[in-house]
Parts: sequence; C-alpha cells; structure tokens
Amino acid sequence: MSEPSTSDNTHDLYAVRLGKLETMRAGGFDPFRAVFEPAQTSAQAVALYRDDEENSGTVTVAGRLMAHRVMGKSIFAKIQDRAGQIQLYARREELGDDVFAAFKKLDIGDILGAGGTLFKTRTGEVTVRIKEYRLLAKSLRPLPEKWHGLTDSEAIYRQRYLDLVMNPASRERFRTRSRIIGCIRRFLEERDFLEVESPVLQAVPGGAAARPFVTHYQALGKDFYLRIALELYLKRLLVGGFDRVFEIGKNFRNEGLSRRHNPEFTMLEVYQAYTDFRGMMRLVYDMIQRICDEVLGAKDVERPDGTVIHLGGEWREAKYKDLVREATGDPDWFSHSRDEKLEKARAMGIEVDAALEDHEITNDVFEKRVEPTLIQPTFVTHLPKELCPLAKITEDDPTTIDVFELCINGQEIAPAYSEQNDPLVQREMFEAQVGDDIQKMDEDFLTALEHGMPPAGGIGVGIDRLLIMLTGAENIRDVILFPQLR
RNA sequence: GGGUUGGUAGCUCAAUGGUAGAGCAGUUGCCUUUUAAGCAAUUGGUUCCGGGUUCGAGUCCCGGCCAACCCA
Repeated sequence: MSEPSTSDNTHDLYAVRLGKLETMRAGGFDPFRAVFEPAQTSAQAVALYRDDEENSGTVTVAGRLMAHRVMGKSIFAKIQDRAGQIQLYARREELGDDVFAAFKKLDIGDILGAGGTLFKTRTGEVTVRIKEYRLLAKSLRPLPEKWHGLTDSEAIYRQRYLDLVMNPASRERFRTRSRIIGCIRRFLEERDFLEVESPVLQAVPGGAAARPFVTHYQALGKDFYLRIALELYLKRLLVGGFDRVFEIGKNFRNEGLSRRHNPEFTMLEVYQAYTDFRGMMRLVYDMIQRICDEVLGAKDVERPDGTVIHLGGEWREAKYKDLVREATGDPDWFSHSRDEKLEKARAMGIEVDAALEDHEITNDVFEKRVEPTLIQPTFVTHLPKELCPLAKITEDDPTTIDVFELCINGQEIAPAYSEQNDPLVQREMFEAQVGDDIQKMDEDFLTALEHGMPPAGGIGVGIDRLLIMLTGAENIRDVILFPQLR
C-alpha cells in the first residue's frame, strides 16, 4: 500500500476531483460549508413508501454516494448511510439543466443530502425522486472498486474507514461488538453492579503475570507502567464497600502480535462480594445466554471451519488434572518428577523449555494439547495453585485453587476465582511470586486487604476473544477497529 | 524471532528473462425507470525499496520494508 503523500495528490483521479471542487468554489458554492439535516435514514425513508407515490410524502436523506448511473436525461444514484442504502433518481426535466449537470458531475464517494418524493421503479426498488440535493463533502480520492470491494488485508486494517464503507460484513461485525458490550453493561447493571474506572497508569503493574509497557511520568520524574490487569484496584473497591463492581477497559501487555493477541485488548472484570467462583460460573453462563438471546438471536455460533459451538444447555465442567491425564494418556502424570514430565512432554512432540518448573511443563501440555480441543464451552476447574497467587486454596486439596477457566473455541475466554481475602496468605503468595524483587510488591493493595475484604468471586472476560468466538471471526484484528500493526 | 507465500494502474487481478495488460473507477460522446446498467472512444505505471546477474529483469539472485498463514 502506498501511504498518502503529496506526490500522490498529483495523480489524475485526485486532480479531476479537485478541479471539480475548485470550479464549485469559483461559482460561489463551497460544499464543505453547506448545511443539510436529513429527516430520515435510508431505512426509515424506504419504510415510508406507500403503494401510490402521492401518499408517500417527501423525505430527506443524506449519505455517501455509492453508485452513479447516468442514463441520458436521467440519473440513478445510491447513497449509503448508517442504516443502509437508498436509491436516488434525478431527472433533467425536473431539476433544470444546471442542477442536473451538477448532479451529473458528482463522484462516487461524495457525501450529499437529497430531498424528494418516494416511488417504486419498474424493478420494484423504492427510490427518491429528487427535488433538491446538496453536496456536503467532496471526496477527493476514489473508493475501492464496487464489485470486489476492498480485500487487501493491509488496507482493511490501516484504512479501516474504507473497509467500513465497502464491506457490509465488517460494518455488521463492529455493530455486533458494540451491541454485545452494551448488553453486558445492561446485564450487570440490572444485577446492581457498579461500573467504575481504575487507573491505566500505574507505578506497580499487578494482577497478572505479564511484561508491561513502560512510560515516563515527567512531572514525577519516574517510570510508570500501563496496566496489565484491573484486578488489584477493583478489589480495593470491595474493601471500600462497593461490593459489586465491574470495569470494561483496555489492558496492555508487552507481547508479540498474533492471530489471538493484540498488545492492547479489552477486558471485563467483575467482582461480587459474598459469593465465590461458583457464583461466577452462573454469572458468566447467564451473561452469555443473555447475549445469545438479545444480540445474536441464536444459541449456536459457527466457526470459520464450519464447526458449530453450542452455547445453550449445560456446559461441561472438568478438572484440570483430569484433562491433563486424559490428554497425556497417563493416569500417573502428576506422580512423575519434573524431569520425567519434561521427557514425556517432549515425547508428545511439545517443545518445552528445559528451564521450566514442574507446573509450567504441565501447563504447556494443557495449553497445547487440551485448550485447543475445548471447542464447546468448558469450565476447567481445580487449577494448580502455582498458576494464580490471587485465588483461594481448595479446602480439601492444598495443591489446587478454587478457580475456573472458561474455555470456548479452543481458547481461554474467562478465568474466575474465589478471591483470596486472607491478607497473610496473600502476602506469602506475592512473596513467593516476586522472589527478591520486592519493589514489585503492591504494598498498598496488601494494606487494603488488611482492613478486611469481603469474600468474593471475581471474573475476567477477554472481550476480544469472546467476540472472535461470537462473531465467527478468524483473527483478533477482525474484531478490533484499529488493531496494532507493525 | 523462524518458515512459507505474496507486494504490478485509485481498486480487483493478468503478464515463458524479450514492446507492462484487462475489468471496474476516471475522461469524452450516445442513452428518460437503471440494478455490477449498456454502447463507442480514451487517460492513467518509480511493477514495494536498494543492490546484483544479464545484450535485456515485473519475472532470476542478495539485502531491506510491509502483509497473510504456520511455528515459537
């Protein structure tokens, strides 16, 4: 793709359009200063049509010119607005020579408003018979080709506006994204959750194990970090008595780009006091049922490969250890030494870093051999305690924690915990995690816990991954309007 | 980070190492209910960038940039 540049402005298509603009301005009309307020969207206008033209009344619509067919003394055009497209019909006889000639000079891509009466063409399309029109913005660059649209993936992401103009499926996907997030908000607000905002700039980035982005705060003369999770601040609010809170916001992780990873991604985190991870299971289940009913209108979604994910009905629940035993075909997996696990994992064809600890080797097996197979919704429970220092230890099994990871579509969608609220245990877990790097301890968070945090369930939902699943997208870039590119 | 494939007109795509093309868009005609409107004519190129091989490179080789897919 060629970046727009000054030299680019000299190509013919641009020059022709610029010439038309200059001619208009010389004639005393500047489209960029014109005012026009449509009374209807394209869809509303079409709905106003009655079987006889006289009773349909007049409409005014505005949008981007998408088709322009000159047929001698008449012109058919189509404009596109947020609701769709509507056809316009201009006749020289009705508009007069000058206005008709100006309409004839319009280019595809121009933004215009038009008013007139509704009629139906011979082929049955409801159309506005133009009485007046006004150019509201001259498009100086041509749109992509009408039939094939824009298919170049780089242009789709870098010039998302062109993708949105040209590709209805893309428009619809991002509308769905917006509706789903709106639906989630309503769902939580109805259950008396309070939406809050916590800091993006943090002196100690906590709540997850991830490499943060570093930035510099000039006034304080200190490095700060972009948040990697919302957790530690939302729990402070539980201490403060906001015992049902949620936040939908961006997290930032300094990692590579892939089909499933964007360095900034949207997280929903929800904390509810006086419940536990079982309560979060019901919450996320109900939330997704609600999205299915209210936004998708279906309980099944189809993946690009044709597999259907069934979101209705009971969701499977399985213990982490059982899934690993099943995947390895080794009922004694957890009895082996670290070195034996390493050897067996490699024998399974998994590339494992020799420096990994015992539980990390097992987790590699889980991530590579179990997670990708969990296409249908599955609550994976009883994870090893090493995987998360912020959750409560299972009462009858000190090696596991009271958590689940909801896996759908072969990836982790939402982890949830019975949140650790014992400040002494929490301190031990943190110390074990950070080792000598005591600077990374969020002492302020521990102080908050020492004031007493109610028992609570918490869940984090990766909104982008949820949307990949719900919209049947292949790539995280298809559900993020402006994805990170190189 | 590694591997594979790709980058040609505004867009979608062609082009055995031998004159860079088509469709759409644009421009000029014709056309009063068209539907990817049609007919005729016509404009438009740093073939991603930089080297190299060759009489001759869009094509072959090397390096770089960017993208897609796979792997890490």
